[in-house]
Amino acid sequence: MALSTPRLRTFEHMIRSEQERQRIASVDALRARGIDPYPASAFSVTHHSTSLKKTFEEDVQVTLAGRLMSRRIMGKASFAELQDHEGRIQIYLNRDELCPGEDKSMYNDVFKKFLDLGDFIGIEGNTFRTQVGEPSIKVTALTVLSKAIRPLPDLKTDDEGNVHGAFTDPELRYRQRYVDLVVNPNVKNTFIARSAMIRKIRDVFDARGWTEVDTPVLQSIPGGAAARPFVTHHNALNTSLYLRIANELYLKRLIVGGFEGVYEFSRNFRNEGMDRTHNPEFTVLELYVAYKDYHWMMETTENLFGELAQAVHGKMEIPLGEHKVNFAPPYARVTMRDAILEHAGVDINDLDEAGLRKACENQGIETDDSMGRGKLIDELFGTKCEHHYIQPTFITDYPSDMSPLTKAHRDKPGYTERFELLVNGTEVANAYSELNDPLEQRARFEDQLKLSERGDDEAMFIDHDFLRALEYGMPPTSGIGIGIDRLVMMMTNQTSIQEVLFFPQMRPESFDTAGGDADFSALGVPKHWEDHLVSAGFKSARDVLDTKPTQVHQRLNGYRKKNKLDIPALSLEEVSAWYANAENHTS
RNA sequence: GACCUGGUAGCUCAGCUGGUUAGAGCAUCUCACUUUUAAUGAGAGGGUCCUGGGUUCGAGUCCCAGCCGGGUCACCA
Repeated sequence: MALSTPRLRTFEHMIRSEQERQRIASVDALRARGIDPYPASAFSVTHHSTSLKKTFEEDVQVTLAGRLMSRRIMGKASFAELQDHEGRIQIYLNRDELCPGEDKSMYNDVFKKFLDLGDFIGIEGNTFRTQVGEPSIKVTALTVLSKAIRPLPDLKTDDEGNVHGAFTDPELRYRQRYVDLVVNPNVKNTFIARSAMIRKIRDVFDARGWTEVDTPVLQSIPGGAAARPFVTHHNALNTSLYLRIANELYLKRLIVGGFEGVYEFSRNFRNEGMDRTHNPEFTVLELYVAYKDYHWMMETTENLFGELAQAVHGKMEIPLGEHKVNFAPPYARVTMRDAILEHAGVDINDLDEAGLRKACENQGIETDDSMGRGKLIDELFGTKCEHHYIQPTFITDYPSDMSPLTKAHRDKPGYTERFELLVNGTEVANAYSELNDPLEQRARFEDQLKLSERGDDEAMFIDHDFLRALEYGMPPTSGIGIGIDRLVMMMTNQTSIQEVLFFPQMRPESFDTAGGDADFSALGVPKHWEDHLVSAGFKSARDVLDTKPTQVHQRLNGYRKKNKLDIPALSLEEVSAWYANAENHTS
């Protein structure tokens, strides 16, 4: 329930399809018979569909609730399917068993006429098997729980498992995810897997004594990553705030404060392009553990991913597109230098910035003056190497100027203790031995500032409070960020991020609510005609006045006849009077 | 942001070089039918062909602009 209720608007004038009008008429018909189409009382169930079918025994009394999803009516008996959160089960309705007395209206009218596919019903009955052996429930009592006035996309699955009339349009599926979830059962499974993965991560981390924390989403300095932020404004402080692009710097502050293991499922926001691997808001799991280094973090990560694959699939090797990916640890560890040497034939150790720029150009990579050494290496790796790593692989030891928050490598000057985990050619995790030398961190931020002055609009901001925190001392720490959405994609064999987010970002939909504001009072249109004017295509008084009276007259009476409206026909005089009324009204 | 591609009934989709009243399957409505399962048989209704301009005797179809998707690329995770 929302805390504040927006101004109520009525949409009585909304244009309805024929099927919607029929369903609304059924709502009224139910009420006329004393049946509340939206009853208030709870309905308790004893069973759910799939689990009941799994342990099926005949002649058990059961109560279930769900949506009516298909109906096969054969005179005095019908088969139907009830869908609950587990799946579907067949129900059998026999007129004389549902209505043992004289009154057969529960079957003849309520079930056959006033119920529609998509309605929520509750049933009570006994289990049995049909002649063909289908586990079914013979219904002895039927309760209307909620009437649907919009028809669901109807789809049917035949014996071979082919789906007919599938609801496949991505736009409709993402905008109306509720419909997608009702009619496409696999969609639900993806999100159940997502939930299972997140639960598993919590279990594993909590068992190790790490603390789940919450840190600010609204930040005055968007730190911890290189990305363009969303900006918003706080009225009371009269200051700009940014939606976080990362939570890294806050989690490190908590390590400074004495926590030895903290993690957060961080919803991050980046004001950048959208495509099938990018949504403006996305979830990163960040974990920071004190007294650890990146070698330890690699082991922790491969063990976690193995457990996740096990939790979701019950095995380590899972299908992903045209490949099979094996999440069983240990994973290959390849240094960035070796990766580039292997796939681009260039030894980055031998090259300075100018040499790298030349190497990039030789490989057909466009460069510009704003790109420093780190950026050039990143380009080289991104275009030449990344896509080769299908099986989980740790790419280690990144050059220091592309890793401003990472500790310098213990024995390779110019490199840092950092790794990214690649799966299926895509980065899913990024981890460091965290830089805890406050003076070096300050120097690295200043280097970023120089990059920014060269025109790199992704260079990081300097967060002075974070530097102050480091100056109080941070223990050696290893941290990791895992892209949860991408991880879910990989674990559920999905190729687009929109498939693992319930409500991916879409351009706002515009609703034609002109009818909701229609006001024909100035014309003196009779109340019982107002809705029909809108349905007949007149969305405002202006629409009427812009049309000739004779035409309005004919269109409305035509509409009345077509829809068999139980109201008197309009005379031309009546309609002409509306124009005169409008004139008097304005003058 | 660039390029390619699409928008026709509640859903999935046909609709040719522009030409009578825009079609199909499922869904809906009416009738028949007591163990069906993509139930079946007979009949009926249902459309702002995304929006707005233009060309034309005539536009779902051609042209222009716009709106909303999808794909590829750029940027990024």
